[in-house]
Amino acid sequence: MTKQRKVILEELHKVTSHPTADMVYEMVRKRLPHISLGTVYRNLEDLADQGEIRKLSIDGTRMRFDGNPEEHTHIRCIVCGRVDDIHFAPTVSMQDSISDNGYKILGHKLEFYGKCSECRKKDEIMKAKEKKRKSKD
Amino acid sequence: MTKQRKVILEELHKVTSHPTADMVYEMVRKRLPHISLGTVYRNLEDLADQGEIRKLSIDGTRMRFDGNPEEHTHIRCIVCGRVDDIHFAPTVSMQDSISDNGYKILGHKLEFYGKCSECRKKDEIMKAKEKKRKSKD
DNA sequence: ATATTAAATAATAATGATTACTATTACTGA
DNA sequence: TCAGTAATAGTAATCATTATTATTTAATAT
Repeated sequence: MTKQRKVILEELHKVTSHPTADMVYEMVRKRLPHISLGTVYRNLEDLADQGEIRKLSIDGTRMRFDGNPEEHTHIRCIVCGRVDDIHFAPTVSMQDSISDNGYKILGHKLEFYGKCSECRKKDEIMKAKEKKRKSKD
Repeated sequence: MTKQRKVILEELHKVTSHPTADMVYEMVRKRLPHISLGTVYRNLEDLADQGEIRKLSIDGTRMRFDGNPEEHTHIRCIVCGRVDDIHFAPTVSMQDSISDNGYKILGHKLEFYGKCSECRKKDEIMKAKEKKRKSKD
């Protein structure tokens, strides 16, 4: 556990925003200005391998990281891309309900998507403006 | 609907392997040897926007594409990376069970992971070899 | 304390997936 | 036929990630 790794883990524990590697780099750089991006990547990888954090592949081309290694569910805004944790208790064990397909099932990833309250608010504002504009014609 | 787009869609409908853009390119190239990779990317994007196909972000850094646009569940092998469709019927509407978080929920992505039968078979073979080797000592 | 070894780092280069750009080609309607 | 539009092929640029390498740090033995 080097100084760098320690700070990376600490910073990741501070937030619930599921940052990308680059975001983690910026966060950590405030405390360790000389840390290199490669070090951030390597430590995030190692921490994920050890089960201390989680790697999430939810927005396509870039990885996101979650300081909470517990299996839990995410919700992503399709407009702004933010990712939040949600509490979701499956009524039956989902994994038990799919057995006879040859796979040995080890876990699952569940992600809901929709519009977050902020983006919905912005939609309202846009609609109001639109209405105003039209009434002027 | 250009010739290129038509062939891309047809080839994607032929398989259940959830190919990457590059794999689609190779598949399509057999029929249209002069198609460019950029055209494949653009059409996959457009087809996904129109809801004809689905973009999947399940293996981290690269996108995969699914000729079946219906909401359904995937299972991925953590060893070889293959992705299969599975039939999964949630007992209650999962989306209804998470409401009061400010999000307007539009859908979900569910992915199970585990080991596919082929990789498990390989494991067995490896174990058998290991045993044999040890008994020789 | 000092030398020795291994591991981790910073800085940089290389890779791989995706996107952007541009000249050319194919289509469409007058 | 011809002008105008849209899509394409080919290529360059970008962005995220991984690999490389010399240097630094930490740990261990002398």
